[in-house]
Amino acid sequence: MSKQAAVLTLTDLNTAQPCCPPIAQQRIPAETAAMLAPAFKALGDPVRLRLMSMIASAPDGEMCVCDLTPAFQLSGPTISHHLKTLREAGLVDSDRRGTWVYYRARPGIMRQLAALLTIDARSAL
Amino acid sequence: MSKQAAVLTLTDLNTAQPCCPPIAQQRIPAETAAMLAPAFKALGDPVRLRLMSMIASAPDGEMCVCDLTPAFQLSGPTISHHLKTLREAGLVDSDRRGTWVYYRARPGIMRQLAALLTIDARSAL
DNA sequence: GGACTGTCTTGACGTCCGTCGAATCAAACA
DNA sequence: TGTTTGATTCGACGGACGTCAAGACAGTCC
Repeated sequence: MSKQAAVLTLTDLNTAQPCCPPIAQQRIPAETAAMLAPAFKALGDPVRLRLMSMIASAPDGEMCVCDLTPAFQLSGPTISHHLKTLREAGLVDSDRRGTWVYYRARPGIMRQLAALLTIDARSAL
Repeated sequence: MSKQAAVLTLTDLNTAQPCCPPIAQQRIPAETAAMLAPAFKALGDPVRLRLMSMIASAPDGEMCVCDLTPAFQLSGPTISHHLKTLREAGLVDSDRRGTWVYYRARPGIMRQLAALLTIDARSAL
């Protein structure tokens, strides 16, 4: 299926402007849902959520795999697999420098997701 | 259920105050990650994301399953299954009134998740 | 070049997930 | 009471996911 108007991927969304109105404000179209769901899915695993938090909260904005791995009781390949998932979901970027590989967050994407979940103040609790 | 330091579930989080600082501000503890990941996981399916959006954006705050189902090319049981997943993730509440079952969003939870993904303005793009 | 260290890929295994049809439950109505 | 309509549960199937051990690859240092 060659699709012109090609399917947008999350990687295209690392911008400052929100791509879409909050889901509580207007029904999300099927195509948009298909584009955004993988990002939430990637965050839907405790290990990846912690990885994402460690990377995003790193003082200098990036973290070495060698510092990430020891924080979990999991094998190296497993951590690497989770990082790949986060990368393919567009949530992080990786960057090899010498022996080590560094990961950094893509704040634009996180902002997109946060904006999507935003709710008006008027809807009480 | 008597909750000593019991494992918190998302259902306990439908409050106005954020439960935790943004993940980009401070490392999320393993227990917190385990508590929050299921909510992201539930949003990690295109069908459920659309269901959530339809429910959350409904003018009167709730939607009948009978109006939800025809919007998808999926069987009734499948939609019911997805709604159950959203319910168990603490994202929606259901409520039977006569013949029909209505679902409504739990805005407190959505706010928690949005707050979690918030990023400082200073982190450029 | 050769050995070593750190990371990723591959292949495999068991489990979980999305989907459906059939059966069941709940409420309304004849 | 029996029937009808709406929603959920059950059982099953194929595919995707999380994990690991083993191997491959990239850089560094001797």
